[in-house]
Amino acid sequence: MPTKVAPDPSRRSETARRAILAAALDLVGKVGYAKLTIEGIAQAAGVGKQTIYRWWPSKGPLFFDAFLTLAGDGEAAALPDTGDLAADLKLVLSATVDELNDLGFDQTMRALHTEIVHDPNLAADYATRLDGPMRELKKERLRSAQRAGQLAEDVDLDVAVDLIWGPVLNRWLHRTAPLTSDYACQVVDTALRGLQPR
Amino acid sequence: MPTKVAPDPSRRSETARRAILAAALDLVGKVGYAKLTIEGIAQAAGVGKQTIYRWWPSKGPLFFDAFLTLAGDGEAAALPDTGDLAADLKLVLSATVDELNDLGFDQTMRALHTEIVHDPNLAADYATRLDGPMRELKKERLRSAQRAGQLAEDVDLDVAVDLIWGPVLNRWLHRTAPLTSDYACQVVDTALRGLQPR
Amino acid sequence: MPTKVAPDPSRRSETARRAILAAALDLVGKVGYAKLTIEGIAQAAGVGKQTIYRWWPSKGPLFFDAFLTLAGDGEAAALPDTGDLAADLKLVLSATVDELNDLGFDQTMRALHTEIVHDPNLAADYATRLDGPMRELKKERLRSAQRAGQLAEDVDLDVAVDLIWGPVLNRWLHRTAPLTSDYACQVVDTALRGLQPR
Amino acid sequence: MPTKVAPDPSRRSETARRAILAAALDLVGKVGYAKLTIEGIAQAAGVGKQTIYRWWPSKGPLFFDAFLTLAGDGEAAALPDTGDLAADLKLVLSATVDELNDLGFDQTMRALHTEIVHDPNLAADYATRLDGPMRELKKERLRSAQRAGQLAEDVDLDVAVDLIWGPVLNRWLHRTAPLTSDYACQVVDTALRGLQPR
DNA sequence: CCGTAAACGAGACGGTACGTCCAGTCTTCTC
DNA sequence: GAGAAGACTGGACGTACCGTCTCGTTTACGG
Repeated sequence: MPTKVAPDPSRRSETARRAILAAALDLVGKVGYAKLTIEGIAQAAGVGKQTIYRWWPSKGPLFFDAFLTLAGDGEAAALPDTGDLAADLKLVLSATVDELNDLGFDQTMRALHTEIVHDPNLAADYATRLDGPMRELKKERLRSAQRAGQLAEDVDLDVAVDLIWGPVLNRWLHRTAPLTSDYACQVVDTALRGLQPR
Repeated sequence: MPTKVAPDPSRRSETARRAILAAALDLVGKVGYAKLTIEGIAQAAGVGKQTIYRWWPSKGPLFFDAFLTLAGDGEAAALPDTGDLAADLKLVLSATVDELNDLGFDQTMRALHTEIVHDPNLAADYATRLDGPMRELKKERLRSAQRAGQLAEDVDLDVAVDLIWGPVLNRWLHRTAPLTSDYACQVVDTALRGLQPR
Repeated sequence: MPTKVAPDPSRRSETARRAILAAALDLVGKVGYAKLTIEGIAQAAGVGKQTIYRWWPSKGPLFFDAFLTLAGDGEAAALPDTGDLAADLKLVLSATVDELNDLGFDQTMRALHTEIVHDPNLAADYATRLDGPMRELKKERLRSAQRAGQLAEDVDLDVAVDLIWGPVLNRWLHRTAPLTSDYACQVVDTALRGLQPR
Repeated sequence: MPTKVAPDPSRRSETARRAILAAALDLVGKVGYAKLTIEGIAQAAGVGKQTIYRWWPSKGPLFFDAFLTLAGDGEAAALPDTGDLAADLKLVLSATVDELNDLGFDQTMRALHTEIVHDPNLAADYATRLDGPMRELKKERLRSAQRAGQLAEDVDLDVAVDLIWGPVLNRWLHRTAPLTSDYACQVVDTALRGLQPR
């Protein structure tokens, strides 16, 4: 006996859907995630609140959806492969650092991160839709490096990816110290070379 | 012309302070951080709301304070140093993994993490009061390893710490995959050896 | 340039119409007039909301229509005429009192009354379709009494009707005191005899 | 185990209370009772909605309270007593007719009436606070008439009051016909003389 | 030892947003 | 083309907390 009947997606208004997602993303940039409200989104999108509640359970998944739909599409660019693994990684990681230092992007990404951290469902969704594909590209570049003899054969590529990108993400999140390209390069070098003496 | 006079800390009721901090920490475990409210804390602590607002600006710093005061005391234990760096790191990191897999601790830590991520002031406070001392202990162990010839002399110890602890924290936060001791050990081995072939 | 074209009554579905009226009357008895909603009626009648809005402007007239159509038909019974005016009036008025004391009927009648009070159009409709015919029957009985010499020749029959039925209606509406047959009889006696000493 | 604790009336803000009552009465005159909303009242009174809900359960009792408090005070004037009962009653009833024909007052009174009709608690309250005292004044005038030999000794005064005022109220409510002073006079004459021939 | 000033508990206040319900309109698909 | 179904904008509902603001009531210090 379901109390709440699921709405029929085939009748869904695409206009309203896009207006809502766009308004959500727009407002996060303007007022920040903490002050983002369903009411505000509805108003900005010219939509009744019920239309939001009909399709999303709450602010988190809505924002998440907005991000993935509007910001996440067409992310399929492969990592550069010049033959020099260290240089390529430094380039990519520096670009990431620059993005994260952009104030608008920073705010949006922190909001996204928080939702992921608190909602396992969103985390799974994120893993499938964004992190998974990105990680595959990263691993592809590392596999290429293995073929070129620049990466040990027996390294677990997931661990390798974590080793390179993890520290940067953490420094960004916790603001332990300023997040710079230099730091990114240091991480790459250290990860590649290892901590032990050689 | 200050409209708001600062309260006199010397007259502060220690009873009320501890009751508030205890109630805050207790409630986070019970209802989760999202449903933690000042009103709820006040009621649970048997305290007027004003008494909370007099001493803390908002929920975040209050919870942060509660965590540091009640959970963070007596953290001063040095890392084990058996002479085998890899083994010691694996031991410590596995213990961390176990803690993070504890449901109550997990929830509290995620709340703490979120506050840090969103409030630079708290991030600074956290760096000073918790992360700083811990990091110093970690670096101390690494310095010892350098003296023992188990760690390259020219490695930046901050980067080293990030390389070892960062991946574990990230996997915990994003739930990319189950967080296990095995993973922790893999990270330690890979970080020490480096990604390049030797 | 009328935006809204009137629907063609000849194509109207009699099935839907009756289902709607029946559902409306049924629901009033179940949930009360205040909680009666167009949406609820549509659902109970197995009818689209638009079908209701096509034929009725709002809840009030719809309910009014429902009442007149389903409860008001066949009201054409003349008042008893045994030759004893007082006895006949007491009989009729006591019956009315009993009806009004019936809980279901009471609720429905109060709803009807409220609509009439607030909407002059409905009041006119009511006067034409229900109150008018009823009043005519009452006056007919009074005219008969005049012919029998039981009622003064120069009495305005409308005023007479008001004098007899008005007090009962008011006591019912305002619940000044319990509505009983005794009261009805007292009203009849007093109205017939007059307030002045004789 | 009461879920909802009663608020402490001694801490109640008299300012807010009066602002709310005034706003309610004011808005009824402006937008009508049907479009009177708690939200509107709160806004007009410069008050939080909770402050309304803290002290009144819903729109009905609030409006009722507003009417009694602001319009009902100082109603203690006795009915005129010139010695001529019929004349005095006609005067009073004509004044009532005039009031009821005033558009603003009409709307407010209909709203009040509806609330009384639908809520027995309000009916009781009304009987105690407004109708009771008024009725007592009316009966006092009638008693005086009895002493003067203008009213039969054995007439039930409550019934007498109903006989005189009831018809006017009904005609006003149902708009059976225009409500005029003439009608009021007719009612008085007929009630006094009685319907029977003399 | 007592007056007094600050912190305290309690909780009412003006607000904001919540999530729900329903009004009345619009759209789509069926009979 | 009327009707069923139901998604849409809009707006009020009643609730939960926010952060501010009195209230009396302790509490502890200085005269």
